[in-house]
Amino acid sequence: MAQKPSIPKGTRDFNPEQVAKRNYIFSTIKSQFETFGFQPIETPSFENSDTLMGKYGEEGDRLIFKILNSGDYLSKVNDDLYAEKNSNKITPKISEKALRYDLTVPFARYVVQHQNDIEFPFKRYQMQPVWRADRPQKGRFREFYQCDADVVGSDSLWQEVEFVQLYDNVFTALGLKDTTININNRKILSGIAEVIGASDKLIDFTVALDKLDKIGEEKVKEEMLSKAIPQSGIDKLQPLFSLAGSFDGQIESLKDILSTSEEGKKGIEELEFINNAINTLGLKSAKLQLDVTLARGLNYYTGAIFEVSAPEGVKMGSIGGGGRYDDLTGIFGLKNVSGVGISFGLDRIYLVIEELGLFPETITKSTEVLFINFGDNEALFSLKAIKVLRENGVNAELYPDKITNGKHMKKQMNYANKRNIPFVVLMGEEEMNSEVYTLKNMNTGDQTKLDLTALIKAVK
RNA sequence: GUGGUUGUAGCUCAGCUGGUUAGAGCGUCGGUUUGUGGUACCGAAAGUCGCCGGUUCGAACCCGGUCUUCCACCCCA
Repeated sequence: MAQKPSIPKGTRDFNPEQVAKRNYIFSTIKSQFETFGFQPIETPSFENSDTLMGKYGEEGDRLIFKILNSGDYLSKVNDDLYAEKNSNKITPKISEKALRYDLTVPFARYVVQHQNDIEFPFKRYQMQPVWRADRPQKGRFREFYQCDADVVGSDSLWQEVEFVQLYDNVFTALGLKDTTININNRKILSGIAEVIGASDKLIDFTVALDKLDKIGEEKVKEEMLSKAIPQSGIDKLQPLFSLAGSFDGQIESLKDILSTSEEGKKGIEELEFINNAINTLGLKSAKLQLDVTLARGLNYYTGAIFEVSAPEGVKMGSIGGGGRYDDLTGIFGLKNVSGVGISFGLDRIYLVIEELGLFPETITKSTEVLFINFGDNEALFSLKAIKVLRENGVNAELYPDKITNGKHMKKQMNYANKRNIPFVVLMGEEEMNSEVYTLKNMNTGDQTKLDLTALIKAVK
């Protein structure tokens, strides 16, 4: 055999069974999106580099796949720049396009570009692959699908409430019980930073706080100290570390801590609004939990922050996330348009459902009836019956190669067996002459001779 | 981007401190069975030991590089 072919790091092939399972997740999410009134759009796989660069922070820029210009791109780089060997400076000269890194920024671009044709508030959903030059791990790929739903052009908190319900509906429909929807608010994080005198170090502060679950209270304090957050401020955080329990209980503690911060108080108000509404409306199977350490996507979120973690016992990063961004389109020149949205990580959801064994068995439906091919005369006769079966909505097929010298019957039966085809029809010379079909049930091994009408009935 | 880990037949994996022709199970193909699959028995095919280079009389095994896998950071879905 020649050199075995391979695919790039972090990419995957999907076999028929995997595609069926993925489609099951896609269609479940899609139908929930549509139930909530979202409309689909699609955007190109790649965008102009300046649309994407700088939107995800320094870290994000590093992870964007850049596409080389066509033609003799190096000849257009001037000698001084080339001699400098600085990748960051040369990259913009030789690459003017890049693969989409998420669906939110291209959506913002779409909204700005088509603002005159869009009826606001605009509720769109989008399910497309995105690419990141990340180092792969479990549940972490370089090509993966995001399923996003966003609303732009409304700053109503009812949207946040609806998104919590949407999360709940999707995960309930997928059979993932007891997921936890963690919620926080950027204004609360800003408020806390303000109270402890670290407003200018908001990012360092939240990044450290976010690690509380992982590295513990002491390490978090150490990290904050090392980022030049004053000890006096860290001391004020003490009540925060002991925040636990109910949503309402945490809110009460936060009211104490944030009593001097206008922004913080606004954040508390928003959280209370959402929580009260959800309490009244109820959730099917998910749980809404306040998590003050939740600090994701700080580059553009301004209000609510969502993250859905995998069910207890499954080792997996978040399977969904989202939040409110007051001015996402501002970077493309359209001011004062508020947006809020959530995202589902299809590939991770797949892994979780697989690990928990929650895929329904019925989703990999394929051929229901296989006709054994005895020879050309019989094949033609069989195809007439197959045509009628198909018209009646039965998935039927003829084994393409005929039996020669009486051999290969076994091969055809085996084929049906391996593909889990439940019925086989034997249509040989004998049957053809008497116009009956021998139907074999592959599970029981029973055989019956039937006419076409009875055959259709039997396999339906 | 940092540190570690992994790669042997289609698949899952053995292979001792370097020593003849690299093994097993499953799968595949053929036969027992020329109109009957799953079970059983018999037999066969299938490997550049990820790739490139080095050390050695001799390398799947040791060394370097590279790609890939998984993991911890970073970050994230």
